[in-house]
Amino acid sequence: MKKNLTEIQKKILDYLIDQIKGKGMPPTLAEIAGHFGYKNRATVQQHLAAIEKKGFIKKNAKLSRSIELTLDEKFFVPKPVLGEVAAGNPLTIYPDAIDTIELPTIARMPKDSFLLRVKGDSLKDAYIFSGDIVIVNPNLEPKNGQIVVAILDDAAVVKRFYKKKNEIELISENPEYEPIVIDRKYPLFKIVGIVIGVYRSMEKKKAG
Amino acid sequence: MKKNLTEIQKKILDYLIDQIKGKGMPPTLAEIAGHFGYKNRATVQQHLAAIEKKGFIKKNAKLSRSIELTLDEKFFVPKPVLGEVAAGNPLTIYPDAIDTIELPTIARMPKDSFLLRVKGDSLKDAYIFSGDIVIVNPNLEPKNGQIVVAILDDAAVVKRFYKKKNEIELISENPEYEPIVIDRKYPLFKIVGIVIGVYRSMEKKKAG
DNA sequence: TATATTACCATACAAATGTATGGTATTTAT
DNA sequence: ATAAATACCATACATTTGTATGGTAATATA
Repeated sequence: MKKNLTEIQKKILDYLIDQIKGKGMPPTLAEIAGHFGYKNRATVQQHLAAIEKKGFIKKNAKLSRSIELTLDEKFFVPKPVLGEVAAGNPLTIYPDAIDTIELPTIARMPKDSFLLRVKGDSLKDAYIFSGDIVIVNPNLEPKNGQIVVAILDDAAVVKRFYKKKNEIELISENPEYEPIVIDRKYPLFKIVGIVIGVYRSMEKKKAG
Repeated sequence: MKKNLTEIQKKILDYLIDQIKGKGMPPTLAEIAGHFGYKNRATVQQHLAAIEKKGFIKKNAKLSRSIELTLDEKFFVPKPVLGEVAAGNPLTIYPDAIDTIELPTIARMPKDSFLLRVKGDSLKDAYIFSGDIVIVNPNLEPKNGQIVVAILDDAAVVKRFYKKKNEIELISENPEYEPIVIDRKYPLFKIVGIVIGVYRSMEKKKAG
């Protein structure tokens, strides 16, 4: 029964998603009104009623901030934001050359650690699969053999890390991908963080 | 400066984490009071002040539901691992916790769910490997194709579940292991719970 | 013993919050 | 042309919410 949202309703829903996923909680009517420059909450109230009627959110009467998303993907923001800088996020990821990962949209993990959702199969031999969520800590020094997230020439990769005398080698677990060798002084290379954990939810559909 | 929480404070923090991660937003003082049976909000108010003073949360004054987790290391919460479960050969579950792991707070731990460490490789084709931690929810009805933990003849197994007319079939993803077929009325068979998530820490050595 | 911490209770209050109602103007469908 | 939906405004009001203050009792700490 989901009708189409109007442009404004879409913007409000986007804002709701952004707040819920980014800030961790839904906004109040007053906060929404403030964000969009409305002079009173009744306007927001009516927009939310319209959005709810169209089936995109659900409101629990009388409770503050009681806006629930009825979207399928509760964990990840559905809109593709690849190539954009997520607000407050230390990581810029570009759409090309990402054989491995997708922009972290859950995260805003406390202090520095963040999450990436893995896309693609280049890590399958490391037992990390498309759809898995990897937990990345940017405050650790990479050791040989660890799996790191790195930015190389404006692209993000997830590879196993090996430090040599003058170079750094990034190795895919999947032999289909060639190892990448980078001079240690190459300016367009930067370690973003180290993968310290993998999490996979089985509650929704699961891959293969 | 982080002191230790008291038992009650710990329970409240757990509840906060549960609500924030599970429900998507922090509870109000009234909701917390309701959950713990307090007759007024001031009690909660004081507990939260204590928890904040000890550095585990942060409150933004005057805003509703403005409880933020500060958890650097609470990004991970210690949870007990209740036993080992063999995916291949049946193996007994230990009565007491055998270990404690740092589970990321993104991992959903619904009420009453618990953790088991997987041993053996019969689930490797389901992308679950020896050493992985599985999150088990005992309060769900198993559906066909889901991975369940079950007790069969006093031993525990992790298998994919299929309900047939008169039998239940437990299938290993790994073809080396034969499917197990059980009569629905067989008394020594019991579903323990459904695997809703998998977590793997990469901080230690990893299994090849 | 004196003092701080913990763990509750009760009451009070301003501000925040959700909701209800009524209004105007524009656009879109019938 | 008429009705319905959209997009705002204003005002009013009962609750909810966070906070402040004061009190009691048990326990831990100095």
